[in-house]
Amino acid sequence: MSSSLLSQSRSLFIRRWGEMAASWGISRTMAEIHALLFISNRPLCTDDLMDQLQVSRGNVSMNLRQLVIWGLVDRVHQRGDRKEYFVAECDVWQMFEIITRERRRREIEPIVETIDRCRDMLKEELKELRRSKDDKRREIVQFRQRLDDMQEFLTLANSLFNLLVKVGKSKVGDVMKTLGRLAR
Amino acid sequence: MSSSLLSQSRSLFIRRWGEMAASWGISRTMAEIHALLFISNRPLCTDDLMDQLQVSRGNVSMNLRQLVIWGLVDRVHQRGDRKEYFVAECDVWQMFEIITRERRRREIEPIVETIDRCRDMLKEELKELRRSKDDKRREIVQFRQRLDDMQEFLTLANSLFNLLVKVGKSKVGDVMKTLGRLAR
DNA sequence: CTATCCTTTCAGAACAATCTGAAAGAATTG
DNA sequence: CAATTCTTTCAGATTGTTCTGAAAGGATAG
Repeated sequence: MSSSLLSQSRSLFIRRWGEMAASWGISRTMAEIHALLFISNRPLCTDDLMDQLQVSRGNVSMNLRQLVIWGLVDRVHQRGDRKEYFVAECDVWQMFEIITRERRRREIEPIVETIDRCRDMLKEELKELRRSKDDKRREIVQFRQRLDDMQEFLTLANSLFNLLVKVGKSKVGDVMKTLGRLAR
Repeated sequence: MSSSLLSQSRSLFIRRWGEMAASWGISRTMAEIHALLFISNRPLCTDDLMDQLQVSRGNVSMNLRQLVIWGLVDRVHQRGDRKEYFVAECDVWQMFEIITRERRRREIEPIVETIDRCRDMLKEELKELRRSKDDKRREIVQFRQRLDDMQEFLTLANSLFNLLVKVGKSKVGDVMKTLGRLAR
């Protein structure tokens, strides 16, 4: 019987994981594939994924490729079988590191770079206006101030993630303790 | 002349901020509106936004509503003017808190809740199978283990964000120092 | 109350992301 | 090597999201 509590919770988890996907910059199907691999206790092949998620072969193929590129999924070969099989990276800290790296590359780095360029341009413009129009200068100075704030914040968030990943699972208790102390 | 370095960097920043938006679960226009308000040194009205971003009145209206609901933008009235004006929350830490709260509500809480339900179901199922099919039990136990890992990680990330927001800007240097020490 | 000015709403249009399925490409087997 | 089995690719279809513009809904002034 296929609606055991086990299979119910499997599909519940997979569906939810997929729904979350959009906000993680990952397509629903890609997330569902990852979820299914994550909770399976053996490598799965393309047909397993097609059957269980009801999506086309091409779709599975494309999404697996991305997952493999990211490093969230590995290809494995079963001895005596022509098919390729796939397993998910299952250490949640490792997953966190991979996803964070990817998101940083796409979300943080481009904006940091843009802010840098903007700041340079504003500095230039301020030089031009050295001893003229006071209100325009004030406008520029304020713009630059806001960019500075943003830049500072992003840089900080960046290093925080780096350190967190380095510190890793083992010492997270210590981190929490310290933060708790500082928060008081 | 409208292509001064100032206006160039304004539109550069706005465009990039808008591009980042997708991955933050925010539509491009919504982000552009926020960006424009963020870097403006005075409140802007609907027509300002329409002109500068080249989008329709309805679009501006809808997106402003969301921004106001989130708390990233405030309505303000100019004495002697019938129009409504808008200003952005400009403290980046405040922005961080608001966005984090929103994302947590949409991304973390639902999956945590789902994992809880799955764990309950698996516990139930294990009871049923108390003294039968060993391989099926092993499968369930492993599934549960992975859910536990995930749950632990999410809970932790959650408290980390809470503490970070509490600690705030002023003490971030201390946080970094501590983390640096632990990372070694 | 009426005119004026501004905001909100929403059906349908425009655009964007994702998926399918069939055809082409690789790899393995006998 | 031809046959078989599996994988990848991509044009076009499907689905989902965002935007427009016009109409309806306030609010204020006279």
